[in-house]
Amino acid sequence: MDKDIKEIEDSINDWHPGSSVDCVILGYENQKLKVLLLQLEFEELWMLPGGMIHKDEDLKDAAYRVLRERTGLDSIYLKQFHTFGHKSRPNIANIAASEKGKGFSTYLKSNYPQYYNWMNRRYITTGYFALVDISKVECVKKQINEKHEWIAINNLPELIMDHAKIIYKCLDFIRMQLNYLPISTNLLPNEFTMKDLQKLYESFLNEKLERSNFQRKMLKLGVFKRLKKKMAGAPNKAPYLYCFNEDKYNELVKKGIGIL
Amino acid sequence: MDKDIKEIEDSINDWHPGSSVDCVILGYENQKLKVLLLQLEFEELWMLPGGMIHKDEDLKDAAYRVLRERTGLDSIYLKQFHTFGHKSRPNIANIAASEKGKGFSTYLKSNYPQYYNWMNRRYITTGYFALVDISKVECVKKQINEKHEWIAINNLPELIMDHAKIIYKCLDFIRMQLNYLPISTNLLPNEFTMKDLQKLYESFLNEKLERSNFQRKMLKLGVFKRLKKKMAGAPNKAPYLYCFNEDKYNELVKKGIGIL
DNA sequence: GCAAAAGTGTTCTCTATACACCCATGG
DNA sequence: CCATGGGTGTATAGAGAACACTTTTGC
Repeated sequence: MDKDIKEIEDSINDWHPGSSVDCVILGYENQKLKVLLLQLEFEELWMLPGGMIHKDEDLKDAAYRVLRERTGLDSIYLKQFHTFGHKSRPNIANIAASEKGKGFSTYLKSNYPQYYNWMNRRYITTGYFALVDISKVECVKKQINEKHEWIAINNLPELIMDHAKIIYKCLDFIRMQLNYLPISTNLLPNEFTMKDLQKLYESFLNEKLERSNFQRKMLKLGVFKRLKKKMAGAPNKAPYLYCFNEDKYNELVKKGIGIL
Repeated sequence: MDKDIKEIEDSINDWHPGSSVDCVILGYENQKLKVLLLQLEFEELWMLPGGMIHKDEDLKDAAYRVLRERTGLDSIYLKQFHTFGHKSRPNIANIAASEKGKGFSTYLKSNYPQYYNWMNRRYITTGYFALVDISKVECVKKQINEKHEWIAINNLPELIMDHAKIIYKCLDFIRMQLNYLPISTNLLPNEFTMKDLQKLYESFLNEKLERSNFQRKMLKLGVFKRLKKKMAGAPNKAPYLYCFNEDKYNELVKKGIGIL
C-alpha cells in the first residue's frame, strides 16, 4: 500500500482538482447479481473502486483506467449514470458514521499528511457502472493489503461514505433503462440457460417473472442460438444452453428491447 | 456586465475548483419545444445558462441557483442528466471553432486577466434540465448586455463549445425516460388542448402520432379534468380544454406512464 | 354548403397472461 | 414411478393501429 500512496502523493498536482470517479462493477454468478467491492487495510468498511482524474484525461477514460486496474479487462461495457455532489459528501476524515471507519483515515493522517489533506477535500464524484462476465475477470489488487470480493447485491455490507447510495442509484438507473442496455450479453458467460437469463432479469426488476412466457418472449426476439449441448446433474429434464448473436442483440438494444 | 465580472473575480477562491453546471431550460410555446439560450456582449454565439459551484453548495443547489437567477422561478422541476468531462472540452480561449466566438474571450483577456485565467481552465460540467411553463417565467438578465431568448429546439443557432452536444444529449435522455418524467404538467400551461399535449409528445419523440388513438390513450389514464370552456376562432369544431389532476399524474409517472 | 379539425366508434391484429399439458431425468 | 423442472400449447382478455363516421365552426 505505502508504495502506491507515495506515488500518488508525489503526483498530486497532476490531477484535476475536486473531481473523481467511482465504479459500480457488476457481475453475475450462481444466478445472483454481484458487485465488486474493496476493503483496505485498517478498514472494516467496504468501498467501491474509484479514483481521481488526470489533468489531461477524459472523465470516461479515468473510469476505464480504474476498471482496467481492477479487473484486468480492457474492453468493457461502461456507462455513466449519475454525478454525486452533495456538499457534505463525507470526506476521508469523516468516512463513516461509526468508529469503524476511522482506521484508514487515522493511519493516513499521521503517515502521509499531504495525501491526507488532498483526500480530505470535497470531491464531486461521477458514478459509472460496468457490466462484466465474472468468469473472464482476473481481479487485481492495487494496494498490497487490499481485499476485493464479489458481493451479492441483496446482501451488501456496510460501506464507506455514500457508496451504498451510489450503488442503489445505479440499480435504479439500470432498472429504468433496462430495455436499452445490453445487460445479457455482458453479464452472462458465453453459454447460459433460459433460467440464468430469467434470474438475471429478476435481479434487476426485483420481481418474479412467469417462466414459460418469459422463455417464449425471449426466443421470439430471434437473437439466440440454441446449442445442442445440455447440462446434467439434476433430477429433471436438462435445459438447453444458448448463446447470443451479439450483433443482432445490440441492434435490438438500440431500439429498445421490449421486456417489461 | 463589468460589475458582475468584478464580483466573480473578487470571489474566485469561494468556488469549488474545476466543476460547473449547465442548465438546459426547456419550455413549450406555440406548440413548439424551446430552450432558453443566452448571448453575451461581443459574442455572436449562443450559450446555455450555467455557473460554478460554491464551496459549500450542493451540486443540485448550484443548478437551482442558476435557474432562479435566470427565470425568477423558485420551485421548478429539475433533473441531472449527464456529466461532460472530455479532456478537450474547449475552454473559453477556444470557445468556438470559428472566429465568431472570440469576442468575449478577447475582451476578458485584456480587461480581466485573473478572471480570464480562472475561466480558461478545464471544467467538468454537469448538465441539468428544467421543465418550465414559459408563461410563468420572467426572464432575468444577469449581465447587463446579455440577451436571452426562447429558441425552438429544431432550429438551434450556433452554440459555444460543446453546448449543442449537451442539448442533444439532454433530449436523448428525456426521450429514453419519457415514461418516467412529468413532462406534461411542467411544460404545459394550466389549461391546454389535446392537440397541445400531442404536439408536445411529438416534439420529444420526433415522430407523428395518430390523433384519435393518442386522445383515447391519454384520456384513459384518468388524470385529466375536462373543462366546460372551449376555445374559439378557427373554422372548425372547438376543442375542449383540459387540466391535470397533478397528484394522480405524478403517481402515474412514478410507475411509468405507458406512452410509447 | 364546404373545408377543417374535434370527438367518437369499429374492426382487426397482436400481445400479455395464466394455466394446462407432456417430456426428460435422478433418486 | 414419482417428484422436479424444462419445453410447448392454448384460451381469454386487453392493447394498439388504422380508418370510418359524425359533429361543430368560420367563411
